Amino acid sequence: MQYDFNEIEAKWQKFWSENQTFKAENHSDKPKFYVLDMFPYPSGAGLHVGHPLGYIASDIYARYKRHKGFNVLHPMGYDSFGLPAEQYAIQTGQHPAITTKENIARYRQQLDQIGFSFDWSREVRTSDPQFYKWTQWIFIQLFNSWYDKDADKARAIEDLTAIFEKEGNTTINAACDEDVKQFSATDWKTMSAKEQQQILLQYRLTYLAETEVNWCPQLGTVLANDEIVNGVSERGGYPVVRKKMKQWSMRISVYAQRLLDGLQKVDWPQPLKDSQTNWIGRSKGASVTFDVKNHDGETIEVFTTRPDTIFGVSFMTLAPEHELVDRITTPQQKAAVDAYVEATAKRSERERMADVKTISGVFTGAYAEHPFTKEPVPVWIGDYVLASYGTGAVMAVPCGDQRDYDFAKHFNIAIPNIFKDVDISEEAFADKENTVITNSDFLNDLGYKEATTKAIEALEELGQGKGKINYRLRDAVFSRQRYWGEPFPVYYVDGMPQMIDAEHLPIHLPEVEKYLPTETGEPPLGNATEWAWDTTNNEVVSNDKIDHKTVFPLELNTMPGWAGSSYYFNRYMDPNNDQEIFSQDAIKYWKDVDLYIGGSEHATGHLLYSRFWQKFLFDRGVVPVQEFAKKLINQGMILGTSAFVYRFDITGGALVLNEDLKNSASLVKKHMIFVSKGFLEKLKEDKALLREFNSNFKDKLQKYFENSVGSFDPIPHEVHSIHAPVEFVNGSDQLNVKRFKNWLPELEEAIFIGEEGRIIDGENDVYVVGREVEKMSKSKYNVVNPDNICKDYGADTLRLYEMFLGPLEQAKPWNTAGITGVHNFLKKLWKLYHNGEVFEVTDTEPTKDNLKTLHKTIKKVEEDIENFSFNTSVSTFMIAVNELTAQKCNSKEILEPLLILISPYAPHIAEELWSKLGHQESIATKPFPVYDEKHLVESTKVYPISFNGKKRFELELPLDMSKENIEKTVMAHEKTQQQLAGRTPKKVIIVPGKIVNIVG
RNA sequence: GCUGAAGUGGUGGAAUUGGUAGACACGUUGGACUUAAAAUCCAAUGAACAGUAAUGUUCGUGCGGGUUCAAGUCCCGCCUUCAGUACCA
Repeated sequence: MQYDFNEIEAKWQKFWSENQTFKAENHSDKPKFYVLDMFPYPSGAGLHVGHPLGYIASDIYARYKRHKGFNVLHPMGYDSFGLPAEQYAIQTGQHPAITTKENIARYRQQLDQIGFSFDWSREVRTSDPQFYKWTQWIFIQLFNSWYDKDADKARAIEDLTAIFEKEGNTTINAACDEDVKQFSATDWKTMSAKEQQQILLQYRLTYLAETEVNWCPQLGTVLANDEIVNGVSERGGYPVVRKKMKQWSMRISVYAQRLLDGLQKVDWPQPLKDSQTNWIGRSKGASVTFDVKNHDGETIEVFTTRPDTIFGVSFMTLAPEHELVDRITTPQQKAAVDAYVEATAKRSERERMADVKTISGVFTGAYAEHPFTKEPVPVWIGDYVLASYGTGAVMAVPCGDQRDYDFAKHFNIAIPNIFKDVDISEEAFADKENTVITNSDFLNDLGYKEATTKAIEALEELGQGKGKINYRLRDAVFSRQRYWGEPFPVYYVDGMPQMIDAEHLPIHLPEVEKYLPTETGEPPLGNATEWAWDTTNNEVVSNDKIDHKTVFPLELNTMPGWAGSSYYFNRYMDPNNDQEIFSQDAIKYWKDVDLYIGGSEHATGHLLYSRFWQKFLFDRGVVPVQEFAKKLINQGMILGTSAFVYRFDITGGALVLNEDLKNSASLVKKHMIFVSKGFLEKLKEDKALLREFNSNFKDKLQKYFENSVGSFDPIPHEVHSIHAPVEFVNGSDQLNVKRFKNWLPELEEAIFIGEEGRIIDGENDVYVVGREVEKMSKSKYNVVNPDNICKDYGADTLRLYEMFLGPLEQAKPWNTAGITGVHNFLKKLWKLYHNGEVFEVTDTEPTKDNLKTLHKTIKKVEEDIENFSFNTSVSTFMIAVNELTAQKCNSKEILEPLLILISPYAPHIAEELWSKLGHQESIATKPFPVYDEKHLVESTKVYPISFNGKKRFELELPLDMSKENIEKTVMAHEKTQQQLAGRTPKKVIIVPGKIVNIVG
């Protein structure tokens, strides 16, 4: 009987769906286990073979846990708000909701055909109003919360108002904006309602703030840093200005320390933890206040990690954007400073960062006063100081910091040395450990640690500084000038934001005529005509009705992509609840994700924001745990093989791409060769040469040229490269020439000649097709989708093959070359249960060998799954099936448990054979076979007999043989005598059950 | 520059605690079946050398050292590749 995978797979996919085999209940006697994948953005391109890698791994684990008796939650959904659908809408006018729906349907169909055990009754879509209702709800909770630094948690805003009424804000230790003024309880009570709201906004966890953005007036939109080149927009070349815009921000920075601490408690990959740690960027030091001379009351606050070097300060540098620049610049310096500030403003932050080598700056003419020596310290501005980090100002210690050093050298500023016995004539000395301070008054002869402590103490005494911990992590901007995102549940009364009551949610995304910003530069929602809030009837009404008394304008920005993904994992626990975000019963049962699988590219985005929201929701009693995912695994990317076509303009002769050339032409990729027409002709005629060439093209080509042409010199005049839509015939290495020709019409033909190089002979130029491995992307024409593989080999083959490619966490190129191997394995597995056309599994007693194979396999597979080493368990199955086939095993006692072992990996074939064994129920929840050691117990061991660590022969000996007897037997062996050739061994090492090593 | 990961046959990769390096598969070669091809099955396959052969010897896990009876694995010093990040004060 044939292994008809198409029929079998369709049959069981239907069965699972109809019987809701994988539906998870929120109550169970079984222990819970939550296996989660990062949900995909449903792009128009559909799934490619890289997507399912993580899904297959998590599916294997989920299925395994079901066999192990767990109540498994394994859901899937879609992160369906996003830019591509909006871009498509702008181009075509097609509503993003329609495109999104179509894409989701295609994703679903693709996912279904791979046979995942998702509980589809729990599907979520972030763009679904029933879902974003709760995104809006969380936003309201954030708005209605403030952060109590003493309690180290978020609290209700009412608590804060109560405190203000009682004692003003002078005693409170809360996270807030920097420029909050002090007020008493009486002040508070006499404030107008609007004033009070303004103050509260400075404390809320989500708040409106002026944020600098790159605004392009001609395009009417905000641009990201990488959309700007040389101060103008990449598209169109229009000027871009840094503009302050009112935007919603999230006060994530107050969670910096807790986000850092929480990393200790989760089992996440170290690289991922490291990148979050870097991103949060904690540094310990001190803030120091310098008075500005001749400017009463003006001070410059700096953050430094080296307060011990304070006597080494010889100048200060402000970021050009620093607010003090205008006020302290002297008239003489004004022109120069203004010019510098303007020039800097034109450059994007990215450009400034990229250009590290150029040293630039201007003296402001002003002087600050050193807190201890009272000496004047010149104040400069320089673009190496970033406004967005620390206070936007530094105290420059050129002897201890290389950038300060370079700056001082460049502008001829003094470089006082405060390090004992250190030469600073060439470079700064930044080695904290070996620091001994000198020329520093009361810090003399102290090391880094003591000097730091003492300096901070002295600064505190003066009231000019204190110990401080600084974080790189900034508050997150939460507004986007886009259409396809969650609308804010916010309307404005007299310019002040008001939350819509949660009971009126969701606020639906309004319909618009076009998805671009309005002519006046408002976000796309500015185009909506039905976009005003009627506070009488609590509903969205037409903009005409705005009267600023009962009907008010609604917020025009939408939320960013990370909003919905920051809590979706919790919503899966109770996804259809329309009363609450999720019931407390549900969240107390499922609690957190036990295993989360996804890409490492989300390290500092999704995975940081999610942890932030989780901690916030924990503070407010919505969720029971502070970390949402106990264990996380980053699956490696599956890379695509891109075809590049390189065009070489050569003048005669031919040439091999050698090492030198590789280095000289950056576009030329590894192991490529290109040849003249003449040689190509020769190759075509001479099959033997072609074959030889294929086996070792570099050497052969070299030989050919040395013999026939005699020289090797010509240099390409021009090298162009471009991604080409190259197709390979039947997954082989043969180019699909026809398709290729359409793309590059001047090509006459293409032939395959080497493993990594191809020659295409054009009319006048020589083209070479090179291949390179890179990320799969539509624009690179290197996407492989799983549909054809499912069709040609089946889902079980795809699942096994993706696992067999290599370790889960490792990046690996996609290559279908080995797919027949796993497909053959499934065919062999099928055959094992059949005798010719007939299904044949009998009740015969298993042999010792049968049992040994089975139990060896149980042990290995169980260990492998627990270690997420899925590639090695596929090998283990192959070995098991090969062995059982050789043993001619058809004993039910062996073949039945074998199916359970394989079913997480290849569920369709397992279900089919399981039902053929006479079972009515799905294999999905059948208990995992139990490994019994007794079947693996051996009485003998084949010992490797080594001489000086090198194995010379093998000898089978009883395992219970004593060391003495082993030695005797081995020494007596003729081969031992042969090896020793009369010498007496110095030593004989015997590790029973392992090895014998004779040292001679 | 910094941080992290990784370098093993022609290829993807095994070797979980220092104990037979190269499991399993792909590819290649030879053979069987076939009019032929595909499919399938069988055998060989790290490299070099010696031998008709059985077999033997030497070399081999990026490079150079070290520890050990024994090192892909541990230690020291480098090199290369990939990923992330960067004037972070």
